[in-house]
Amino acid sequence: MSKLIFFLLKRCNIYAKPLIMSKKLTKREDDYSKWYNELVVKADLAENSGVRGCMVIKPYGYAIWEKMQAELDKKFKETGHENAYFPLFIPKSFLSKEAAHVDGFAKECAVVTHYRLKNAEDGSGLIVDPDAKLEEELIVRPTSETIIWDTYRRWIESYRDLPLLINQWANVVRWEMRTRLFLRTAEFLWQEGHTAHATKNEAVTESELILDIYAEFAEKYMAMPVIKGLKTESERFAGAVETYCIEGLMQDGKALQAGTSHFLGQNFAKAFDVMFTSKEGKREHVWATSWGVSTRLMGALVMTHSDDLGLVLPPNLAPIQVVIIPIHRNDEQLDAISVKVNEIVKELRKKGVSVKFDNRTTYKPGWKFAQYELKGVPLRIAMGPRDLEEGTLEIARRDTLEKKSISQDDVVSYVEKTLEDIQNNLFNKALDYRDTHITEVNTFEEFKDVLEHKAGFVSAHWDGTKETEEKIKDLTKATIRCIPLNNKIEEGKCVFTGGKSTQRVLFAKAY
RNA sequence: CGGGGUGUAGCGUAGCCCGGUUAUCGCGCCACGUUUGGGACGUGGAGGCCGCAGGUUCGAAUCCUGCCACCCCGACCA
Repeated sequence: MSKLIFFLLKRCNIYAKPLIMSKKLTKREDDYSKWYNELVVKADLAENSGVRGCMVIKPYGYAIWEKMQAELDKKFKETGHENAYFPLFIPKSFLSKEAAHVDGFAKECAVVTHYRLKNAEDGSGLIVDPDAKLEEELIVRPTSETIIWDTYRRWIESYRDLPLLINQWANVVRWEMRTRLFLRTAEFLWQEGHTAHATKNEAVTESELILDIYAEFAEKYMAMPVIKGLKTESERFAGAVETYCIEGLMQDGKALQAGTSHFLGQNFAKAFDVMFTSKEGKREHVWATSWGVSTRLMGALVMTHSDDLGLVLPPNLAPIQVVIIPIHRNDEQLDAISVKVNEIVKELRKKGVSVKFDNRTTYKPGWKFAQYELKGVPLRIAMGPRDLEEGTLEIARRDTLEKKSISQDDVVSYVEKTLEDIQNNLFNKALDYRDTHITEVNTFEEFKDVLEHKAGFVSAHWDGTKETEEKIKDLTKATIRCIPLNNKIEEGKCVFTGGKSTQRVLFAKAY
């Protein structure tokens, strides 16, 4: 009987399946990956474009990126770096000058071969003009070391020209086989610093300085705890002598490389013949670093804090820190509320708080509440006729979802204090998750068990060989994320081969 | 590049196996009215080269062939 009814309902298409579909987000525990994709789109951060693997970053998402940029840019400049801009195109021959570098990037380069289109003679439309073939193909930069070092050759003559501390904000293209919004796109935005130094020490110090800047930014602004460490040889940047990194841990227990800073030794100086005359009058190759963070940080931000209701943004990066929503029955009420709200807005702005008064009458309060939760606005104020009478307002935290009625007189100090609280709370929550997800193991059984049932970082001894690293990766999909910088030296046996080891390293499955 | 899948309105979809009136439903959109302290309701309306190109047929969203695009899983990667 019920089968028959269902059949009839189905026939008539009145069975109510997707009713809620458009509103509710997939839950993290149901499908973390799907949750992430939906969230990025629904919160208006970015969307897929008509170009394979390339995204459109929408205004709200771009506003967050701009805040990241502003803060990082400030830190770079405070430490003596200047911005410049180098070409998008790199002659193919440049790329091949540093052997390891080519190996690393050759497989994922977009190549420009022609410079003109024309109408096909058979009228079938636009075609590439075969007569307009480039003498030398151009690579769309996957990173700019080569073009920059080719330039530095002309800029550097003497120790007086050093150090050369340059950063550029740019887009790069890496033809990835599988892409995901922010985490891995064929084109992405980033900054890349490229510095030249007279001594090895100075260059190493530079790499470490930048790593500290990245770590501090991640923790203070993104509220994302990171582990500073060194990459193993096989995970190292193509062409680097040493790669420093910061590694974050996402809510699903997978690690994410959030930034890298490379000590390049003299590899690029030698490949591009960049020499300087020292104080002592000797000709020497310069020492180099390069370092970068990308729009991938946006993905990290989303995956570190957000929940099943939507985005959760740390106040230090939220484009809107406070949203004010009026509740009213008619225009007179809205006018009365607006008068009070505008005073509050003014005072908050004076304190540098970014606040939005959403007085649109085309949406209802409930809809707005849900919307700003989805967008992760840290604080929401609601004010209605009742509040107006009593001199109060309702204020809600996005991180704890806690609602409170406070006096209008206290709003500025409350907002300032609470934004700070939220920033700290988000960091501490993430830190707690991270710290409880670093598991020390001493046998390979434990190793696999933790990866499978708990996830997160696995701290284990390793014999230091590429072969072991490779085998562990094949068997478990976990890679060595880093050798932490502050590691304690401790005798031990490799978790896989039993070989000698002097310190533990961090393994994890990674994005 | 290997394996799997999907293309129907802005989005999510039904119909396809078994070809046949005007292509279904929900969300969203537009208008008007009532509403507004947690995703409103009613009435009316607009919106479709059914991925593209061929073929079969009196007739194709539906069957056949080719192509294209996208998604998921692997290998690669920030």
